[in-house]
Amino acid sequence: MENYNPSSIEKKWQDIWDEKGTFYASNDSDKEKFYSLIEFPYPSGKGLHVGHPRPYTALDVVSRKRRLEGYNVLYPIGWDAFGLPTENYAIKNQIHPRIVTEKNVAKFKEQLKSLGFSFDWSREINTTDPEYYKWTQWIFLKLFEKGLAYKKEVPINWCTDCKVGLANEEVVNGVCERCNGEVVQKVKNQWMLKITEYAEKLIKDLDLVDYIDRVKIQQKNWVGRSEGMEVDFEIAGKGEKLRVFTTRPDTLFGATYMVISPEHPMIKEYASDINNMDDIENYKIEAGKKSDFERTELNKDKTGVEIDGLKAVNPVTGKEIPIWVSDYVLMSYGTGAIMSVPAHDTRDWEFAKKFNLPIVEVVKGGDVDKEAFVDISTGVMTNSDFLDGLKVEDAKKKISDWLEEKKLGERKINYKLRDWVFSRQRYWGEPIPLVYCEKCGWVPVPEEELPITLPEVEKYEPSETGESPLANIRDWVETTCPKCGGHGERETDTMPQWAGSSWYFLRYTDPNNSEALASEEALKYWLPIDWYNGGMEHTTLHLLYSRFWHKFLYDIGVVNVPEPYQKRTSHGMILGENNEKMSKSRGNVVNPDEIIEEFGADTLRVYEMFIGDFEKSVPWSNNGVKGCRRFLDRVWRLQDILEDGDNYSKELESNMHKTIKKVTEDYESLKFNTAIAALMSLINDFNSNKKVNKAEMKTFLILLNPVAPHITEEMWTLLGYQGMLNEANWPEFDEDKTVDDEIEMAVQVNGKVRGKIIIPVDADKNIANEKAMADDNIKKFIEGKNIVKEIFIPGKIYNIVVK
RNA sequence: GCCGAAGUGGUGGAAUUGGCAGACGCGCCGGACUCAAAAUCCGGUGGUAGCGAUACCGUAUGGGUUCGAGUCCCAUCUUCGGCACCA
Repeated sequence: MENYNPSSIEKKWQDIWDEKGTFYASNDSDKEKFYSLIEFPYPSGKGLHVGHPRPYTALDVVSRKRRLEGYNVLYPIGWDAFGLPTENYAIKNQIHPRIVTEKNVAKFKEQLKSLGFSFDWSREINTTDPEYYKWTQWIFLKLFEKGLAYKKEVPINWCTDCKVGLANEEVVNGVCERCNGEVVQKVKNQWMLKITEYAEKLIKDLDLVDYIDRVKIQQKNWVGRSEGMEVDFEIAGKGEKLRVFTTRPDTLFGATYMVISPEHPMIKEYASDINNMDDIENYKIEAGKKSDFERTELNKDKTGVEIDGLKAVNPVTGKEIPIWVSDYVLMSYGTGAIMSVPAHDTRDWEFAKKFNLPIVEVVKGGDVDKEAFVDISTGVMTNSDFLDGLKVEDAKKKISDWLEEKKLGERKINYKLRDWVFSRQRYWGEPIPLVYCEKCGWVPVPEEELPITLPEVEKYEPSETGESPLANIRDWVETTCPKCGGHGERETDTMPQWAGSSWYFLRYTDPNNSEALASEEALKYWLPIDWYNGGMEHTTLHLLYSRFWHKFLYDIGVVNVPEPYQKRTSHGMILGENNEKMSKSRGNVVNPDEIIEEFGADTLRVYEMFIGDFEKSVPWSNNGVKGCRRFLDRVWRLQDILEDGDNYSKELESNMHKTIKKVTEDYESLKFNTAIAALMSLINDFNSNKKVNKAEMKTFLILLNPVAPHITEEMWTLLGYQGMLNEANWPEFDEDKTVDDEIEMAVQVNGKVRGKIIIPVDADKNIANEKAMADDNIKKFIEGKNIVKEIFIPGKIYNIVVK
């Protein structure tokens, strides 16, 4: 027999699968459907690295297994191709981003094909294809129509040297990444999407889906629901109110000052009453240089300015209290103003200590001279008039009722989640299909005019005024108003990269439809996605954005299920051999092409699945790859010890059933590493018996097929089995045959293992005791002592406690 | 800082979810084959003591709960992901 030679085998089978359309999914099938999804890649210029195939292989394993189990499986692939790196590369090299994208996609495609994934390539999509983004624009129009898109002044990072708006990522240590120029916040009028309108549903409907816990928790915390009160504080002598949001209305008697955000509108409104306007203006400029992240950092030094000339009145104590301006209060959360209760809030406490503001204890239980007392479960109210003596929870209710009755405030639910800034001043994104008309305002482009395609431009750099490069193409910008026919101008901002990826999974169901984003039947048949795997880093943005869009489409009747993804799992990163993140600058990037060249795609696939816990990050190891190749060599050589036999041999029968069970279950629960370990053990058994019969071999090949599809197909053919392996049936196991008649049980004395006994599985304590007492070592530890207690857990442990 | 995870031999990891810690792989050591090497095959491999049976120690650190803790609780340290214009 020839040696195992993956390079010839793998190409051969990839071509056969392609020619036969083996993995094409049908929209019209009697079989039960299974839709498995991986996050479609961003085709970067660097090509695939070994991190990409990890999740792809994992769901390929699941998809292939499902096909063997008789499902109609959709496992699609596409390109999330709008984005910053391509645009920056285009700017630098003066190449059209479309050309760059085409080149990158071709490279990625070739690489993915060489890995033998069972993608349905007939459904390949690309977010930059006008036939695709037509529908991205269409969804935006629907959002606009339903009032979920609106314009708002939002600060952007502005490089004062390049005169360009920058992504957060492009701002490094407060300066521009490219030119080290100063970066300031510049306010722009931008399109926003009201994701906050869906905040409640985005939390609540997590109950409908099967996501790993940490994804659910992180999404919940990101949406950040908190129940509290909005309370009005009168501005002394003005008769007007300053409204705050608080989750601790119970501590109202302890509010000794107020803090407003530097951007709060009341500063402008009362400018003539404020004596230190210069200080406040300067403070605002300084605050503008910081990100929200820097501003709200808990352990940073607190800064602030007291407003000289205005006071507020605590509605319950009637006392006049000062109003401060500080950057730790954000305009984007709550009302942009807070009541400060230094005794019971850590940040307020630090602020009060620094500026010598009064700290009044209103909840007993801690020492507010030393630190803020924030525990709400044990405290009892004090210094709070009619709340005194109540527990915090009761006080909350009482004061909330009281405030509502007196019309001084109202119960309110707040979310940390902020609306989605949807505008980018960039070229390489979907044009926003709106026209501005002096008379009619913002008017949507009629649906039949979609897609609004990207015009050709000479430079891809944003314009010097901060507009997108599209603004310079006057004959594109200038148009007629679809409503009144008068002069109109197109929106020149483009959509963020997130737009195209917020609905791509719908397009896969019917990728060539020109009448709708997908047909009703296709959506109905395939949705929801049965299994979606992706990185944890997408939990709070992509995953939430796409759920939001899907829910919107559900509300307007486009899709028929409220949640897009039934199940969500997550993979860990693959690090370099030095245990650091793979990157060019660290010089630790491993290119999958080289691994395939030297060891074969099947080896790479087995290794990526065997490397470790799928959900954790792991360092790459070239030696580990070699070990997996050795395993496949041993698989190949099984042909040397093959014997006839249509049933499992006596000595291996129980093992075969156990392995089928283990592999079947482990593939489902992402424990590919232990599934492969079980297959390795089985092959070790074959080898120590120096034989394997046909029935055993057949089962083994099917079990291994999802991970190593090429070698198993080849061996299947060489062994003369009917048809192709991908048409075979997944093996079944007999539960009874996975259970041994006799088991070895550890016997402990005082919790330490002192011996082992062999007993029938269903043996009781008496039998165990009898066997245990026959063991010299156990006897030694019991002799001369009293048996206080015996714990016998059938099938697990026998523990004798002595004194 | 805030939110979410993780920490087990020389090394990647396993451990039926509270029941024999170290499956499987890598590396290393020894042996077979070979003139030799590679490949392959066989055996060994957490530490300490002992010829051995075996004993003691051992799952980031310090406490705790339990007959029994890698697993549960409290505190601490370290590493990783996210923090809203990277994807």
